[in-house]
Amino acid sequence: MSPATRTGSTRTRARVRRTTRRPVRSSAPRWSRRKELRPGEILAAALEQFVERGYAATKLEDVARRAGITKGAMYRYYDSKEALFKAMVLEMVVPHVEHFEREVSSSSASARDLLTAFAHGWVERVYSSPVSGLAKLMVAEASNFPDLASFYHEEVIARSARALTRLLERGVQRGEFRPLDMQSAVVILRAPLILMAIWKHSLLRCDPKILDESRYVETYLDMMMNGLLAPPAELHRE
Amino acid sequence: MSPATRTGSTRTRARVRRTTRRPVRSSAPRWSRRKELRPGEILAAALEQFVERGYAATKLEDVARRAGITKGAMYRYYDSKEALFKAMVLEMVVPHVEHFEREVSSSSASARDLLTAFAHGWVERVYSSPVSGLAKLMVAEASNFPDLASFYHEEVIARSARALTRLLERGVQRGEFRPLDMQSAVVILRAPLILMAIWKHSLLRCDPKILDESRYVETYLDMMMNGLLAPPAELHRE
Amino acid sequence: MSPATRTGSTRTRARVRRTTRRPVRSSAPRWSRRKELRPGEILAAALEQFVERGYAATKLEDVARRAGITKGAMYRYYDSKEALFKAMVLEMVVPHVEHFEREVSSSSASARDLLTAFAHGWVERVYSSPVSGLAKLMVAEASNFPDLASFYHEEVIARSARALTRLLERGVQRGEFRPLDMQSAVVILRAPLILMAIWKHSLLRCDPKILDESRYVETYLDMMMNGLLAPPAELHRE
Amino acid sequence: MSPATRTGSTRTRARVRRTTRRPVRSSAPRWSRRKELRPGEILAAALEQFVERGYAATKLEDVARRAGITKGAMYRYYDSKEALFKAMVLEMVVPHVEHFEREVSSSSASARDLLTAFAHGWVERVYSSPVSGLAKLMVAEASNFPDLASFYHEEVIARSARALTRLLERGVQRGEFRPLDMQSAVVILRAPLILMAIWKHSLLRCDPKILDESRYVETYLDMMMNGLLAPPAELHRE
DNA sequence: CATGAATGAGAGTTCATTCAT
DNA sequence: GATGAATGAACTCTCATTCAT
Repeated sequence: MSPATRTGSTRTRARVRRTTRRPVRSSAPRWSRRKELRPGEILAAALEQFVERGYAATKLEDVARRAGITKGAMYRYYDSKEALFKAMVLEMVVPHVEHFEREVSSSSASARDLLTAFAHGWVERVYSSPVSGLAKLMVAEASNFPDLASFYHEEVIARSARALTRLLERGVQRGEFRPLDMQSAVVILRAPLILMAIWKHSLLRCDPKILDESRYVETYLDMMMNGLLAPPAELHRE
Repeated sequence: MSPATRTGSTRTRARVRRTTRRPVRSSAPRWSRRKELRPGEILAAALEQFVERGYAATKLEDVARRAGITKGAMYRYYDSKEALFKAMVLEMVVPHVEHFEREVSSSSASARDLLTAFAHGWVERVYSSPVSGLAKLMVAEASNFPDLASFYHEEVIARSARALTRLLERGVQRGEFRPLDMQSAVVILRAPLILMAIWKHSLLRCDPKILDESRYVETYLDMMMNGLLAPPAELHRE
Repeated sequence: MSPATRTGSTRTRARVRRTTRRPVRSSAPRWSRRKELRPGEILAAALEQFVERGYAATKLEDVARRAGITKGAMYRYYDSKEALFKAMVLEMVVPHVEHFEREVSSSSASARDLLTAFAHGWVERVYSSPVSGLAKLMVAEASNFPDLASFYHEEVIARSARALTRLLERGVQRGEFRPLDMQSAVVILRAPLILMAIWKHSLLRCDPKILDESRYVETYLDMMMNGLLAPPAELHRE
Repeated sequence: MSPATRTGSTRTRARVRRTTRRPVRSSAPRWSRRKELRPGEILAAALEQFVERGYAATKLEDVARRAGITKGAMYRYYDSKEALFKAMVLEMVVPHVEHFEREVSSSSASARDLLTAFAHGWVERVYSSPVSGLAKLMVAEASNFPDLASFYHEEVIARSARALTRLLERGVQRGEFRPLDMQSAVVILRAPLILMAIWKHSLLRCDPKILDESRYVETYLDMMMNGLLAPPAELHRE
C-alpha cells in the first residue's frame, strides 16, 4: 500500500502531508478574490486539482501550471492557498444552487415531475461536471475549514434543502406525497444523488463499471416514489 | 545510481547518522504501560485523529500523544504514517462487515424486518462509534491510496453490498419487495445511512441540531419501504 | 496502495502540505546571485564538506550555507543528498581523468619522462586541489554507494589504469622498463600518490609537518625508477 | 548508488547517518572499555560492522545482534558508540604493531629478507584478517575523531614507521639499500600494501578479480627492490 | 504584471541512549 | 546483568509564500 504514485525515480516516499491545520485561525474573510481575467481558469484548475488530490496534497504549483501561469502569478489573484480554496468553492457552487432554486420556484409542474426533472437535470449539470467533486471535497475538509463549511452548509446544503422542502411540501399539499418528517426526508431524498457524486470522485475509480448512471437514476426515482414494498393491494383490489 | 543496498522494501534512503548523545535528563517513568495493548490504543488514537483532520493534516505526533506515547515510539509499531493508516483501516472495519454478513445469513426473518433490524443495528454499532468516520476518510483519501481504496472497496463496500443484495433478493422471492435493478437498489438503499455517517464527521458540526437520529432512521425505513407517493386510489375509491 | 500521484520531480513524495504561512518577515535581498553559477558553487561546497566530514556527517544545510544559499534552495538544483553527492563526484572527477589520458596519448616523450611529468602534474593539479579529497571519499563510501563506486571504478580507476598501462608498456617496448606484471605494477605505481592524497585529507591533520611534498615526490620517482637496492655492480664494474 | 544496507524493516532507508560531528567535544578519555567476558565478541562484531558500513551508518543494534546480545546490553560494556569505536580501534590494532616491532628488533636477517618476510607476514596476518579494514575506517573518520586519529597516528602509523625506518637504515648501513629520504621512503614503501588493504574493503568489491594477491606482493617486492628501470645494458655490454 | 529563485517552518523518520522491568 | 520499550534530538525533504528582477 503506497501513497503517491511517483513517477521517475529510485526512491518512493509514499506520503501525504499534513496541512498545518491548526484550528484554522482564519478570522478575516480573506477570500477576497479579484476576479479579472484569469480567475476563471485558475478556479477551474484548482477545482480539478483539489478534487483529485484533496486540499493538502494539492500543490499550488500544479494548479498554476494547469491554469497556464506560474506559481508566483497566482498570488496576484488569491492571497493564499486557503483563499484560493475558498474562492473556488464559492464561485463554483453558488450558481448551481441558484439555478435549482429558480427551477423549483418557477415551475408549476407536479411535484413528481419536478423531482424527476430535478434528478435528471442534476445528473446532467452537476454530476457530469467537475463541480460534482465539491461534495467530496467539502466533506473531507469541513473540519479543517469550519468557516468554509459553514458557508457551504448555509449556501448550498441549507438553501437547496429549503428548495427541496418546498417541493416536497407542495407535493404533500397536492396529495401527491405522503406526509413525512420533512427534515429527514429531504436528506434521504438527496442522499443517493450526493453519494453518487462523492463516489464518482473516490471509490468509483476502483470499479468503474459498477455504476450505470441512467439505470441508477431510474431506480432511484422509482424507489423514492414507490418504495421497496410490493403493492399489497393486488389481492383485494380486483 | 542508488544509495543503500536495502533489503526489503521499496524505498531507499542513503543516510548516515549522527553520533553523540547528550546525557538525556529524562527522569519520568517510561513504559509502565502494557505493551500488548499499545497497538490497539494507537489505532484508536489514529482513527480519531485521521477522522478529525484527514490523513494529511494528521501529525504522527498528535496520534502518539493521543495514544500516550511519543512520536518515536510509534515506529516500533508501525513503520510509517502510511502503514499506520492502512493498519487502522484494516483492523477497524473488517469486523463490522463480518458481523453484518452473519446477521443476513443466519436470520430467517422477513426481509422487511431484517432491513429494519439492520438499520437500527447499524446506527447502534457503527454510526455511534468512531468507526463511522471511516467512510468519510476513505472517500477523501481514495485517490491518494488507490490500493487501500481497492481493499476497502472489496472488503467493505462489495461484501456488504453482496449481503444486502441477498437480503433484497430474498425479499423479492418472498413477494415482499418489488423487483428492481439490484445493483442500483443496493446503493440507493445504503446511501442515506452512509451519508449520515459522512455527515456526522463533517458538516454536521456546522449545525449539530440538524439531525434527529431516530426520526431520521424511521423516516428512512418508511421511505425505503413505501416511497414518497401517497397511496393513490384505495382511499377514496371505496 | 499508493496515495498521491506526484508529478514533477524525481522522487515522489506524495504529500499534502501544511497550509498557512505567517507573514515571513524576511527583508534581506534574496537572489542577487547569478543563477547560472549556482550549481558549480554548490558542488564545490559539497566537495569540501563531504571531504571534510564524510557523506553521512555532512548536513545539507552546511553545504548550502557554504554555497551561500539556504537548505531549501538546494533542492532546486539537486533532488536529494544522494543526488548531490553523485553529481559532485561525476562533475569533479572526469575532467582530470581525461586530461591525463590525453597527456599519455599525445606525448612522445620517453616513458621515464612521461612518468616524471605525470607525477609532478598530478601533484600540481590534483593533489593541490580539493579534488584530491575524492579518493578518500570514494574509499570511505564505496560500500554505501555501490553504483557510484562502480562508476568511479570504471571512469577513474580503470581509465587511468589503462593509460598508465600504456605508458608502462611503451616503456617496456622501448627497453626503458623491465617487464613486470602490469596489472600489479600499475597499482603499485599509483599507490604512493593516491595514499598521499588520502593522507592529506585524513591523518595528515594529526601531524601536518610529516610530509614534504617535493621531497616525497622526488623520492617516489627515484624509488620507482631505481628501487631500493644499491647497485651491486659498482664493485666489479670498474 | 545506495548507501547503507538496511536490515530490518519494511521500508528500506538506506541511510548513512551523520554523526553529530560537532568538533567532537570529547575531552575525557571515555574509552574506558571494561574488558570482561563479551568484549571480544562485541569488538569483533563492531569491527566488521564499522568496516562494512562506516562509522555513521553502523547501528549499534546491528553490532549487538552480531555479537549475540541486545542493544541495551552493549551499554554495560561501552558507554557510547564513540567509546565502542575507540575501544575497537585500540584493541584491534595495537597487537599487530607490537608484533611487527618485535620482528624488526629481534631478527638479524638481511634488510632485504626482513622486508620480504614483513610483506608476506603482513598479507597473512593483517590483510587477510578483518583488521585490514581499519585503515579505511581511520582514513574515513580521522577528521571526525581527531583524538582517535592522533592515537592511531602515534600508536600505529608512527610506531610502525619507526620500525620500518630502522629496517631501512639497517639496510643502508649494510650497503644493501641506497640512501634515500627515509621519511618519504617509509611512506612510499608502505603505500602499496596499505592501499591494498583499503582497496579490499572498498572498491575491490566492484571488480573482485582485479587483484591477484601473490603476484601483487611479488611485483611489489620486485619493484621496491629493483625499480622499474631496465638494467642499463651499456655498462656490462662492453 | 509575471517569473522563478529563495526562504524557512514543519513533518516524517531514524537511532543513540536510557531505564523500568 | 540483560531486555527492549520509550525518548527525543537531529536530519532530510517539501512547498506555501515572498520579492528581486
